[in-house]
Amino acid sequence: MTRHHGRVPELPEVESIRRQLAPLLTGRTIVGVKATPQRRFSRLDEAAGRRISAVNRRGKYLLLPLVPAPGAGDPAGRSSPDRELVMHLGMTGSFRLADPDPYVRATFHLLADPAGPHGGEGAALHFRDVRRFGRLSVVDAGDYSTIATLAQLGPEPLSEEFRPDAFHAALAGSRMPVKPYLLTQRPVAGVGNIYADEALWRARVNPHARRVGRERARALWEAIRAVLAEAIEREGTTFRDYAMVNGESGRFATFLTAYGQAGRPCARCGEPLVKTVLGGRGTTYCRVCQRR
DNA sequence: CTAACTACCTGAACGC
DNA sequence: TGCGTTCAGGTAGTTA
Repeated sequence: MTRHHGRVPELPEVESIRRQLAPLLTGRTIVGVKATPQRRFSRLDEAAGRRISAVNRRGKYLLLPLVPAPGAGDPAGRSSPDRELVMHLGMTGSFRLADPDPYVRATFHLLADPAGPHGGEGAALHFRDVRRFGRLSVVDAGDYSTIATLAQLGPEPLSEEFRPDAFHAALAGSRMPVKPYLLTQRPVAGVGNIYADEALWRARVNPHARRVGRERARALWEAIRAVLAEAIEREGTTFRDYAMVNGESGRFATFLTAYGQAGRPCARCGEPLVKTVLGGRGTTYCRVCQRR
């Protein structure tokens, strides 16, 4: 599976993972789950005996609808999902199909796939997570009431549901500084610390701003869409062609203009970017371009 | 209800 | 070299 160069998975990374997992998991039946006891795992046993009917994404969450598999007393099986596997990668979560190591926290054993490339050989999906911030939950299909952030998740940034006027209204209705508010996932889904800094820089919005006017909100709306779309595109394309320098790809280093660039000159005005702590999170921005 | 604060978790980086 | 301390950060739970 994809390595993430030490980056925390945000929407583009999760979408990249979704695209890799979808052809591997869709239609496969989970026969068993083995997981280390963790407070962020719940009801995983209910995934057993169910078939993955899709691999979807909302924000940074992966959503796998689960359909009861035909059993002894249920020969026909049902076609609609009655459960859903909700997965969040946290800080360090990733998936792999082979080579489990001590950091694998959960393994989903899959029924042999007769149509698969290995002629029906059984397989397993391993969830690896060094820091254990990831979350794996089986819920009643469509019922996210136990996952507050998902239940209140804002619109998908690259969908038609994400509208500049509603986004402006959301920003106007919050008394929080704009960056921490973005990180709540409520005004828009999937923006984390990295792309928040990037989008705010692009839109010239100060991360501390508690009031964002219509024009600036519109610019931020556009910047969020642009930076996420560009990141998704890069995840899916030139990945392997870049020389790896100290664990990061060259494309990654050149792509980001704010995050991780503290002390380096702003690409627009040359002023050294500053790093502060806002809402408990490292925040890099330009004091000149991103005036209050 | 909103917003602010803290806990969770562990390897890496840093200081002496 | 080795050990102790600090940092990173998404989310959830608690408190005001």
